[in-house]
Amino acid sequence: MKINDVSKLTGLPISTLRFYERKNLIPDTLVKRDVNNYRIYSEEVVEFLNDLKTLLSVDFSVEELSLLVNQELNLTYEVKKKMVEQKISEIEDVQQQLRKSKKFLYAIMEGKADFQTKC
Amino acid sequence: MKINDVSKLTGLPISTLRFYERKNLIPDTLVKRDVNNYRIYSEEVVEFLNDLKTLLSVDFSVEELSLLVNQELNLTYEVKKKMVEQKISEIEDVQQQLRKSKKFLYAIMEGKADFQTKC
DNA sequence: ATGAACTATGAACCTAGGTTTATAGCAACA
DNA sequence: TGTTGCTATAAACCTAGGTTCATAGTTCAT
Repeated sequence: MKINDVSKLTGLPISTLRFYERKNLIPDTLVKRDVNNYRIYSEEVVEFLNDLKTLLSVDFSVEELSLLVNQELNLTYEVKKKMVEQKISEIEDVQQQLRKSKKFLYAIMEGKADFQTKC
Repeated sequence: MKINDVSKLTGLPISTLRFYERKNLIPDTLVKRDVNNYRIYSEEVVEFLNDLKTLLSVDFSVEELSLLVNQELNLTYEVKKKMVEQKISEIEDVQQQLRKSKKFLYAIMEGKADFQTKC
């Protein structure tokens, strides 16, 4: 698969695919180079990028995720596990915030919050 | 109350308070000027800013929120309500993403996901 | 009444996460 | 064989959300 195919299958712009690679977000096992230097992606990259998208969209930063993905850093499973646990707890904080926000927004709509009157 | 008091009570840096004001995030009713041109905040601003923090932390952008807050725009209640409804539905999308991410992260930790093997 | 601490403003600066541009090497098809 | 299209890289650019800096006026404590 060439970069344009991957872009179409994942919905990620070509520029973003190159950017992610530069940031070490894409394991070497998933992208090689052809003789003409074109990127050749394995089929699995699509699922991988979809997982990546989910994680990046709400919680992980590019840098954090690259720590998990980049093999050259040689982080142990224990270290990675700690990172993941940490991240799960961060996600739970965000979920808490979201519940608060929703409650607040509902209250605004029902005219129960005084946000309206202040605005 | 002066800016330093508000900063301490909300945890927001002074620079951020001035920044939010510049972005029309703080209604005129909550902050006036003294004869020396110092900002004088009403007590209610603390609760207001805490609500703001919650909303900004996870879903609203500064610009979106200023649309809701800025009175000079004179948006009708109907329009604001639409925005809030829209935002609630966006929050629900994010909640969905978060649930997906958490599931994925748990799977990684239990060695069930092949994210590990790819990394 | 003077030095330290607080406040004000505008402008420059910063980071993350990309996107755009300039330039050049392959490819595919009539 | 040329022209249209895909790919490559490095570097410049962009936006959001702040933060820092330079400069200047105010206030408080001693």
